[in-house]
Amino acid sequence: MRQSPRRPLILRRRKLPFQLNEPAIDEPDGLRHKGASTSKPSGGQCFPDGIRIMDHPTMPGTQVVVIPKTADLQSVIGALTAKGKECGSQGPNKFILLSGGGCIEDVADSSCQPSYMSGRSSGRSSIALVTQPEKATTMDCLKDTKTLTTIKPLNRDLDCSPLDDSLTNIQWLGRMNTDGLEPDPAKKAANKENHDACQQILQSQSERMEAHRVVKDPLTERPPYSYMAMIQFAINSKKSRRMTLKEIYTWIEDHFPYFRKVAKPGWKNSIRHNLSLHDMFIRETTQDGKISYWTIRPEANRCLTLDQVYKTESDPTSISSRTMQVCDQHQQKRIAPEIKKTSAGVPERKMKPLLPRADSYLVPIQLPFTQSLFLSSSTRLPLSAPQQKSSSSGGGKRVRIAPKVTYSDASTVMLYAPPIEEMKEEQVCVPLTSVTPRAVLTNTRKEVSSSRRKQRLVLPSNEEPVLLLPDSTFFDSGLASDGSALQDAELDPRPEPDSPCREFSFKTPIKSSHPASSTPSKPPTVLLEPWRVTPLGKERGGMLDFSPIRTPGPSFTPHRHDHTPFSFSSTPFKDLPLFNSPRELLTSARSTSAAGPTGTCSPGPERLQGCSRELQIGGPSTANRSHTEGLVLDTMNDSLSKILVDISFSGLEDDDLGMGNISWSQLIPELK
Amino acid sequence: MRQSPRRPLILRRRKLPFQLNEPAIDEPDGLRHKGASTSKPSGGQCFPDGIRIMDHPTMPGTQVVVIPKTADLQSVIGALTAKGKECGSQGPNKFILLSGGGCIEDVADSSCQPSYMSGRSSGRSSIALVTQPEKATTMDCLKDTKTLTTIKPLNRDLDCSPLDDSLTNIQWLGRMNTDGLEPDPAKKAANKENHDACQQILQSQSERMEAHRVVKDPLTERPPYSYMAMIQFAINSKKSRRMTLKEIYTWIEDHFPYFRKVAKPGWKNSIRHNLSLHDMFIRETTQDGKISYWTIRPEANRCLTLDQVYKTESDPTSISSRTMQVCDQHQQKRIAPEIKKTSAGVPERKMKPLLPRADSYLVPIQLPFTQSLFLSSSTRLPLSAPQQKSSSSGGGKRVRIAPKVTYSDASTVMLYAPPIEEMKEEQVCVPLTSVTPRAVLTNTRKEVSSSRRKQRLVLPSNEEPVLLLPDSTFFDSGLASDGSALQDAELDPRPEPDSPCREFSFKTPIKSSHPASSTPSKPPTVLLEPWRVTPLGKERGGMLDFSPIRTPGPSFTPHRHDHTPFSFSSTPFKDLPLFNSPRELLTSARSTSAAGPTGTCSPGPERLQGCSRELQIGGPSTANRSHTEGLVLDTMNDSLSKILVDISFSGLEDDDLGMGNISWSQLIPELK
DNA sequence: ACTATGTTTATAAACAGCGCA
DNA sequence: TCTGCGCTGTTTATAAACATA
Ligand SMILES: [Mg+2]
Ligand SMILES: [Mg+2]
Repeated sequence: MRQSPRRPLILRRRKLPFQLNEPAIDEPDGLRHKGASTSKPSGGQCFPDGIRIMDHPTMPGTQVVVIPKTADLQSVIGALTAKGKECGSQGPNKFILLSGGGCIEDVADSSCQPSYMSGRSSGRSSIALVTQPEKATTMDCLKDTKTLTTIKPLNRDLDCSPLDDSLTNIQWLGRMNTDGLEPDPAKKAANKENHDACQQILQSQSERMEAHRVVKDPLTERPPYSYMAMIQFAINSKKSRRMTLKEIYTWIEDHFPYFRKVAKPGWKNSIRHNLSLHDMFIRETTQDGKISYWTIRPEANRCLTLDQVYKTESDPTSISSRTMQVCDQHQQKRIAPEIKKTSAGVPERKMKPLLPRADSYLVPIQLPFTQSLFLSSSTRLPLSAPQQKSSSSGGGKRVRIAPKVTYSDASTVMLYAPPIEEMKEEQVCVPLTSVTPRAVLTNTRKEVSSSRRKQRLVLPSNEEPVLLLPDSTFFDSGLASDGSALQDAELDPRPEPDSPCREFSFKTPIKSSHPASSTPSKPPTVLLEPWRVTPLGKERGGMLDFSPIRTPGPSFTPHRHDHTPFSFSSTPFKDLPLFNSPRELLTSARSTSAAGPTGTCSPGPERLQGCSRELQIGGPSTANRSHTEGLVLDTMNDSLSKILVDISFSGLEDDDLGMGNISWSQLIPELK
Repeated sequence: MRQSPRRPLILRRRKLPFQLNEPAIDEPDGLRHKGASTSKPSGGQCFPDGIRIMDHPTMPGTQVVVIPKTADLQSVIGALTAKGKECGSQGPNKFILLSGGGCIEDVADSSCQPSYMSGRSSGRSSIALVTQPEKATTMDCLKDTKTLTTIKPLNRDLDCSPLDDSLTNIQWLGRMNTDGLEPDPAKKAANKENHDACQQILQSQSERMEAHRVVKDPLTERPPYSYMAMIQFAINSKKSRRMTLKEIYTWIEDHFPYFRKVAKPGWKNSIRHNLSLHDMFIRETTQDGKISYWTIRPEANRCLTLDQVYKTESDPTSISSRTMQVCDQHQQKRIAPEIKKTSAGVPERKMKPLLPRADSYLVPIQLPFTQSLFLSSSTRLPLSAPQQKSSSSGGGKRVRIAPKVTYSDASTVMLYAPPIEEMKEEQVCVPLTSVTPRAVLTNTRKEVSSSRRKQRLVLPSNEEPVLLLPDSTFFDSGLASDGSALQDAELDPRPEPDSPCREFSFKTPIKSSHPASSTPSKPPTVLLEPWRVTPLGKERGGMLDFSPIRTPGPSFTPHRHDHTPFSFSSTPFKDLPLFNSPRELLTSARSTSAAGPTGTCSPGPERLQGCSRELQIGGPSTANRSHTEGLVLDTMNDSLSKILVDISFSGLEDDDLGMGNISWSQLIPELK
């Protein structure tokens, strides 16, 4: 059982209803964004179904679309189409969709657009789906919910308004000073790490001494990042964007002393396992075959760097802006020197845990500019069915509104601050892709089938195609930070409280030849060992770590398995011989040089290895995990890279995580 | 640690050199195939580099290409091209590539062709890569190696010659009667299963009594199949090819009593995990969203059924031939009744463990018919770079020669007999895809980088593009079967030899409310539990179970991340805007109706849900695990379904598995 | 409040291949 | 030269933590 969860996880993933009525208790400090917060009845145009579209208060060319939960997809599409026509074809236009209910916090996602739009944004518009993350400090809810205060896109330095970036700093170490809400802090504090060699006893003892309320030993505490994230950090720290296994080991050890000092040797096995398991990690071999480099599949590369989540006390702002540049067209060349600087040192102190999932999504869609629903013909469909996995860890697929988006949102990389005290909550801004309104409609219908058993009431079939805005499935925000609650004290990796090495029959003893072997091996000798004492160590809880949002990745298998009209939840597109992924579109467009209006996808060879911004548009993602969403969604890439959200939330304390068992419906009565 | 390995695994995966010089000791009984065995200097045309192409002795329209290991890729391509021209465009032509060295055992893979060729094979040719599996009965080798005797494609009833199917029967239960070769049988025999509730103590006790040398209790013994395989068995047992989770549970419990009687409740968690993890399993929801059915991605569906690996004592032959039909064009309708019959009962006795990997591959390629290397233009490339994962579990990618093949080889589904005594060895015949010789060349070059550090010596770059025939990386056969050697005695799942329930703090005790919860949960109460006693149970060894060959699956992500000419081992195709997968071709062809010469891909909607034979051709696969092979290979589908090989080997005993530690080079000196 | 179903991450392991000592 | 061993890669199995209905 692996020491219970090494799994960084936690930071509850929740589905947020698209429309929040905003309990309104939100933290005051985080609201210093450019107005528009908590006030939906502001100006703007009104469209059928109560949909209102207004200019974003601060971002030029950006409109905020407030959608009542009673509005249906057609109304939304109609409003967007009308607005799109109004705006005309001059330049891209961005729409941020907000659920009608609560306060429209802020968007600040305009920065995402330039990146993915870069080079070819003309004629397209993007839509951001924004929901407010819920944050409750106490167990019983509706009050105490924290609201989103700021969205801070990673590439804000590009065109985003100067949002404060210092607010988002999170003390990774200082997280656990509030464990009052924890059900049983003592239990969780027990054996956390799974070191077996007893080598870290001394450390763990000392750590345990200062475990509760004290900032754990920063150097020996397990980082709140998953292996996948750390590998990305490592690889992206190199200009060349590739690393050998050994280099990855070393980088991680250098930046997270935990692995050098505390972790069992098996952590290297886990690194290798992650490299193999996730298709976002690709091994490339030199021509002579002597060296294997691990790279990140460009379409999936979010350009995550430790800089983005880890800040020095002294310079909270410098890092995030710096790394953002990495995702630019010519990222490697420019940022290389700076990155070097950062990666060299040992982690000073602060690390932002990545959140498992975001609550808002950027859903770039392509407006027709001519007619609202033109793409009925199966051929020549520009960006028809590109789909996006969007959703990260946890439940259903995140963004149901957009068809599979090949276009990865490297530009939208953001940091997500965990809902810990002194942390600001954040929202994820995931650019889905450019699709025509039609495509949005169609895919949305498919999305309906995504969450586990969600859309059962979606109506016969005609109504299904609606955007499903009011539906819970469609609008999961995922950011309800109530989860990992009570995590403070248990962080100390103190291994064996009492029986340090007594029964460590696991790794060290076995195969005594090399106890430090990174590949665990069974002790060949033991025959009648005691059954297996479950680790029981309640080591979790303390760290709200993240599960990076998975990138849409290139959609891959269209999954058009059979051409039966549609058996179950298959969307109309499923059976059409249309492009199911932007990738296909892009490919065919090139090969046939007649792909249609979507020639905007940058075939630019300029991007070498870094985060592919443009490429993401065209890259099909491999559906790995969740084909189940419906046939359209099957193209989800399993190892899609995660998105770092850099949205800030204010007023969140470490303690407010304790809301434990609050049901989602409690927080949002409208959900019922 | 999980009770050590529940993992069925084993049945060593080995790399077989493409060119075997044939130790020549092979079993006599298995050689009743149509000549051509062990004699390469037979007739046929001669091409440069010693390449010879001759008609297949029995299969019309099929040629055998004998390639000396000294031949390079260009020569092979040239010869194939010349031959292709000679054959002209009239009808498909199939080439079976054999390494020049050893005996050309037999091919018998013609049956694979009709299936994937079905409906639209005109104008295309296929190439089969065949290597001989090595089988050694004793630890020290060169002698005692068993040779392939028969290849029995699943759909042999279609056009394959009447190969015997009774030879491949394997006594799952009777496997462990020979444990003499095992290094330490006693150790391995220990706690195998990870049941925690102590509920199975009685059983385990009784089992342990008869554990060694005795056929374990067939009803409580863990089946030699992975969860993934069992799920496939279950789903494919239904006409509709879909099943709810509950039905899957029930099916497995009904057919493998182990899970009902012995396994811990966590096995259901594993089932769910596998369903989610592998993208071959797709969840489809009814329109009302009330019911979720799990289906198998048609492109990846090998139509594995328990019938294929499990035979009744009384009727060893009936089953395999029966299930083969399932993969036919109209499989569901036809076979449904028969399958019902089989699935109804409890497993009588015999189960064939599936082998981890196959040793021969069918590599369908498309011949130009006009010029040898025409596809220099990036546009209009018909079946350019489709690639195939081919290789299954274990080391490097299997087929390095063929580009990603979308076309899944449902037709090539075969049963693989494990190298146990009384078992016949088998070869896997995996149809890779249809590609032009050019494509073969290009992708092959990429293949070079596939195995871990293999092709280092492949020469600068021009020589690289060679087929790499003589290289070890390229020719892994995987069937060595020496591995799991010594597995007999430890099969008994006897759990806790001495401390039965004493310290079972794992599952049952924790969360006492529902000890049978399928999702393991940490005991929230334990704080300072003993570290964690490693299960230590040496439960493995006994079962040579299988790892089904993974289907090439539809290649998905072209992975053309950047357009840099080619940094490392990227093949030329990587950078071309060509279709990287047949799927894309197929899609584009339809949508644009101008995809080029490859319009042959069957868009046939006739296939409903069963194993998709035609569809496989066009389906892109998701690259999951082994992108590392090179950029071309990145499209490997991770959860590609496995291929069952039904090739029979004769003269193999259960005991011959004991060859334990024989190094591959020992068996095949030429490898060095 | 609990269960069933789904999704992810962490660990341990078993192996395969390769390269080096 | 042979060989064992360690490193690198690939897969499967389990346990868990969560999310959702
Ligand atoms: Mg990988
Ligand atoms: Mg799945």
